[in-house]
Amino acid sequence: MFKIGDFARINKVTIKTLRHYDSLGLLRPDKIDCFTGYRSYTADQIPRLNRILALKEIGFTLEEIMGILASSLSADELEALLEVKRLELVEHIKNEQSKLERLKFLIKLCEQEDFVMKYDVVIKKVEPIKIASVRDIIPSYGEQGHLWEELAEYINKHDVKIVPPCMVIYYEEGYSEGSVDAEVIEPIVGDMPETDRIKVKTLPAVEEMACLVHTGPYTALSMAYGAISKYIEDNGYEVIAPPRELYLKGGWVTDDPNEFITELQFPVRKKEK
Amino acid sequence: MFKIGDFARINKVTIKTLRHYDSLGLLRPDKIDCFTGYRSYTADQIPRLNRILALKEIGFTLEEIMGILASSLSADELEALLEVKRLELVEHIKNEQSKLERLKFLIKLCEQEDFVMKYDVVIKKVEPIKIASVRDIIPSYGEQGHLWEELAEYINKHDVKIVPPCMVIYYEEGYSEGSVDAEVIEPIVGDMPETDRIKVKTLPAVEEMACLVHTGPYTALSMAYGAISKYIEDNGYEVIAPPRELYLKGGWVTDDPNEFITELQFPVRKKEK
DNA sequence: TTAAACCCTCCTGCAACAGGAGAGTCAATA
DNA sequence: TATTGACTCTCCTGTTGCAGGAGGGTTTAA
Repeated sequence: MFKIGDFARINKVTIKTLRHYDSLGLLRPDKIDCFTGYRSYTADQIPRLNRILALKEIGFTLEEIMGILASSLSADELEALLEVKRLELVEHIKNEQSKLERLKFLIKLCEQEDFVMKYDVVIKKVEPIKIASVRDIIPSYGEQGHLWEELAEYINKHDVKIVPPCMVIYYEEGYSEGSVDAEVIEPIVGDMPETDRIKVKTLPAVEEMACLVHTGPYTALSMAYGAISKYIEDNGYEVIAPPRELYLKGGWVTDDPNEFITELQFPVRKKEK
Repeated sequence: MFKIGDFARINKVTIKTLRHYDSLGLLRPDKIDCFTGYRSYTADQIPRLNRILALKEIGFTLEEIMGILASSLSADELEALLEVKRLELVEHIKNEQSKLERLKFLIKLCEQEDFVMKYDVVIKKVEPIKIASVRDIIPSYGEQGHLWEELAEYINKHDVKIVPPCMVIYYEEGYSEGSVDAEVIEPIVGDMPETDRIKVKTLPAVEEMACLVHTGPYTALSMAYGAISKYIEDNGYEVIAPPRELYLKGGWVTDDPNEFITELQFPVRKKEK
């Protein structure tokens, strides 16, 4: 017969913990004095407590442990549970390790002389988006004006609503000196027919999208591209689809190109090993 | 000007998150309509939000992020913060990996034909313990009775209290066929003089103690020793001090050796690599 | 008898939101 | 013009495994 303090001491847990387990029904004291409310434990309860602690160390929640201890399950069932936990844990460790890589990446950036914390790359999940678009080869990045006009004009003739932000997908691999294969895009709500030039479709979801927001004129976008490419490479990702440029704040709101805000999005995935 | 829903959509966060950041003062909306309470955000706030998300992905808490964003600190200060985070994260990953090893160990156990979930090894931290003890070479494990008597008799003559559980430390490496170097120990409260035979001292704290509770007669302890040794080896630990046997329930409470409860404790540490 | 050391039952707090109740707002339609 | 349906608002609670503390009773030794 141990008082709670003694039982806590010999098992190296806190009194709070024992009371908590009692309240959950996970480990009931052998007896409770009905006048004083004092709990008393026996040595025979030590194995159960140790089993609880062992399972907790492995990563089970108290609720799961209750289940495991309540239903005396077979070795196979137990093994299945453990396997599930193992997969969870492996997944979790992977995440933590990629965190670590990002962290190291940032530290390396800090060590450069001319460091300004200017670009923050974030991995996000992107949902499918319904869009209208026109794709064409244009002579240079700058000359997309007519595509936007063509698209806007067509959309205006139909009964659909544009939902910002508008964007462009560049189908070139890397930077192109000459002509560019670009698709200018407006997300829409509603339905309308397609034409030879104007397509209506849904951009598929992207599980992992490396995103970077650039503030400033489009002429300075190359730095942003450099930053995001470096990030992708250094953190063990690879690009799996053409990148998008999202125009969050552009010439239609402000005249000062220094206030333009543009987001670069690269669909990526972790490289094997 | 975005309504909260639009701002959430283009940044791929939830409305709840934005409201939460607002309430923390981490990201205040550009304006709040004082009649309706509607929040409205501008594109200029996107970079800040992205910085928040980037820092969060790395593992900073929102509170830390507030600090970082509030005080525009130098590259050096920032790097120091990142370094601290890095160390935390490395530590955390180590822990998770040893969890994983324990888990794999258990799964391996499950796969054995004759599996019974009988032994649970737990790593605990043990505080320093003040003790009185007598150490001697005894002819075999069983013959420690006279040492206990000698110790008890001496303690009785003095004004100290015994605090269970009593224990033995075996100084042999591995199992010994012949004579055994053993120290029988009673934890005490109070002070008393030493003699040639009886020592009074404090067992040092042990940061990592592999503990296993055995129920049953002492003759079956060898199985417990086997189990804990296997655990220690398979999980990449090494023994760094002689093991202890703690007698939690013994002949003084019950006559049935099947009810004896004994805890084995091995001071261990993680092997390098 | 009294102080120290235990023990009890609440209640709150942590981290970063998610879920939902109950109610007001907005824009487009019938 | 009234009415949907889609948004938005402010609370309040719940999550996980206890820790910390308030306020009050119990035991035990001096």
